[in-house]
Amino acid sequence: MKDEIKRRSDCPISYALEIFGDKWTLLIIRDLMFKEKKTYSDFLQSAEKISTNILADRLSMLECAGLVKRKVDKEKKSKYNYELTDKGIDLVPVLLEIVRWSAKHDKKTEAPKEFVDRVVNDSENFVKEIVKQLKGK
Amino acid sequence: MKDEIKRRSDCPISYALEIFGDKWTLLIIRDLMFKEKKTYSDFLQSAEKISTNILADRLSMLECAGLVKRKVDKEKKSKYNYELTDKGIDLVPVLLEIVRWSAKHDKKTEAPKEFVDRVVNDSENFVKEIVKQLKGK
DNA sequence: TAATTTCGCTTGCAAAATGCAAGATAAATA
DNA sequence: TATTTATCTTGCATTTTGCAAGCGAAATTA
Repeated sequence: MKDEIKRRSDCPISYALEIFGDKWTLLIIRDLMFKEKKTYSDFLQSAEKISTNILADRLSMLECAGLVKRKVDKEKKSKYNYELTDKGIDLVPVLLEIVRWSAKHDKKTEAPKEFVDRVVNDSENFVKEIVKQLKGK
Repeated sequence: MKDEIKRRSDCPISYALEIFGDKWTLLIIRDLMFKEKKTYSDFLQSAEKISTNILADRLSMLECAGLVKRKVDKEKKSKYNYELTDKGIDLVPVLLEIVRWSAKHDKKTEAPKEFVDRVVNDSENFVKEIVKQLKGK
């Protein structure tokens, strides 16, 4: 799975979409960023029910694109832990703005109120806090 | 084309992906937001070369989802102008953060330097300016 | 030590989405 | 009246997705 990501243009929006322009990739990033999930089976258990082949495909693509790193677990050699790289962590502001937008426009959103409040009223510090927590690993 | 958008969960990230989680939708939003494009043929001409059936599909989906409105042109009745609704305009911060991320991580980015500078150093005012300009139509 | 379970995938196949080229329709222009 | 402009639609081949089953290595249980 070493398919080069094809480039349709050098537009920054297009570049981003070539990496995470699909229905699943940002959910994996979300799980790594906010839900403290880190293994293949963690991701499988999320509410949206990604299928195993898509998950494997996206994880290897994300590694290829440099947003995620796969590491062998220290205690169990048969276990892998995925974590965000700095490039992946740099998506924190993007994800937070998406949460802000959806929380505003989706009546049924389950975005936690205190999370949304911080995004709306204290976004700069909130970003820093999350980044700090992610880097301290 | 009145297909209900299916909901996999009530997660805000997932909600957003159900609307713009694909390779094309945000390019149309980009064209409306930053490039002053507004017609079907404008969108067709963008560098990424969307095909006609996909464009028609996404435009009607975006109308359905309430991000875009289609209006008959005042001078030419055979012409339609698409414009962002308030819900669409609320994506400005999301797109700007994506630009910031891609400009940082894509060596070949063509993101204009002065645009990126403002996103990085004066993002709050920059958002307001763009929003104001989009609403003044 | 043998059997079972966990973990991280891969494979096969049907269904859906995409990409490409051609065509259709209605209004505007020459 | 003939041509061009503008916005799509259709048909079809290719690609991607979704679902279920299977597989191999390591870890756990009996």
